[in-house]
Amino acid sequence: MASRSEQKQKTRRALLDAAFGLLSVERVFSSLSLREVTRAAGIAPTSFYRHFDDMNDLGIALVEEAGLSLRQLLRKARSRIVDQGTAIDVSVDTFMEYIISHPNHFRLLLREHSGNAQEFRAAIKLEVNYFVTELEQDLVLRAHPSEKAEKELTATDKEFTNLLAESMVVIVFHLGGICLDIPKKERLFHADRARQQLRMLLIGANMLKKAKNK
Amino acid sequence: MASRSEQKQKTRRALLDAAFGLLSVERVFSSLSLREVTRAAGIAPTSFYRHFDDMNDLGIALVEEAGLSLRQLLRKARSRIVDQGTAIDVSVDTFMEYIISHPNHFRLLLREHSGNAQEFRAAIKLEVNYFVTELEQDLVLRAHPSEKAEKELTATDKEFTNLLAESMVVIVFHLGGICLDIPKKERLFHADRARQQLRMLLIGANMLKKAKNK
DNA sequence: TGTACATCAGTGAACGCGCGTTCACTGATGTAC
DNA sequence: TGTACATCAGTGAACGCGCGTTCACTGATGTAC
Repeated sequence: MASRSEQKQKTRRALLDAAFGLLSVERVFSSLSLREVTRAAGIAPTSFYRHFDDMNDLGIALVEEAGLSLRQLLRKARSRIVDQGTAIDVSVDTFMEYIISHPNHFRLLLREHSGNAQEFRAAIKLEVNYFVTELEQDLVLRAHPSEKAEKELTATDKEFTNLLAESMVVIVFHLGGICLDIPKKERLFHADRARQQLRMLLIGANMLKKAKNK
Repeated sequence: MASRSEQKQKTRRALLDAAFGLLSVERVFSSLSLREVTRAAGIAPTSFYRHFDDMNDLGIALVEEAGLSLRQLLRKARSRIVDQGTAIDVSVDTFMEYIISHPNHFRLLLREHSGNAQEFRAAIKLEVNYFVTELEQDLVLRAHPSEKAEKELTATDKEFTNLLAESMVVIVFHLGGICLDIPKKERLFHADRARQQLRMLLIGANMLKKAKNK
């Protein structure tokens, strides 16, 4: 029944899923072999080339998919945030959801900064950067709710917001890295610690911003 | 001339150095082969087993050495810090030195949280933890210079110091990760950003501490 | 609707390669007397 | 100091294995008329 292109998409999906499935704390993407992935996907090794040039090409597709799933979850979180200054709690909760529902998507974004081709690494940096940029926008909206106010931001404001967003993402990704490999119970403990660290950053950034703007 | 054990130590050293030398942004430890390391060390593959059980065993030795070199540099930094509230500047400068002088030592501590045996990962966690603990001690000394005062620290103080130290290390390691793979010029820019982020954390932590201690 | 031909996802055999590990060895260094 | 023996770091041949990639193929799906 399935048309030729539908079937091809299915097989491609099987390859992507197989690769994600093979990742773990002990298996990094660059350690996966082409034959291993095709075996897990239930096709012949030679069929791999009908879908991807090589493992690096597959890797980039995985990174894009992982980044997309993170951005989608993020969009949901943004809508929940509008409420109030609950930004930190909502963000951390959302992120924890992501880690639990897509552990291997997150693994890929967090743990492949080395050991792969430069194109692959660039793809990861890009995805993480999207994350920083969106958080930056959230922070601006939160601090200056009216639309007009955005134009009045000083260069200092923008710089501090960027520094804040970047460091928050670093803390949150670190939280993710810890939580990937520990039992559920301990996750809440670490999430709570991260929340406090994010508060430190937020308060400190506001203090420095005020001081600089005189 | 060289005694048998001296010669053995030399060869062992050659293996360790060869392994460190093979690491790069594109080559992660788990991607190195035993034969490759012995080739770089100038010995026969079979000689490897006179020194290490397997590659994992070698990896653990590398982690210990990398951790040691970091701790030694840290000790120097501690002595320089006593001066004044220059703690952040001194720490960041020291760390930048470390990254430039031992890039592959740092690579190993930063980038091998996945893809290796659990024993290997535990060794890395241990080394990074030493780093957090020592920073914690610095922070306590800085905030409470007299020796007696240390005993008067509240549980809240200790908790905040720990949270602060951990997040500072995360920021600094992130800085290191960025600087490993970029030209010298850009390093200063990122080091400066990290310094500001560390100030945010320090100020925020102090604010929260005061508020909690009433 | 039916026929003849084109497309192309998936295949199985085959290749040469580098790998980790074993084994029995060599020969210089170390030790006992 | 000299001799006989023990130790042991380093070796080269050999093994079986999984790898990435090529090639000519098959046969179902798609297309033109």
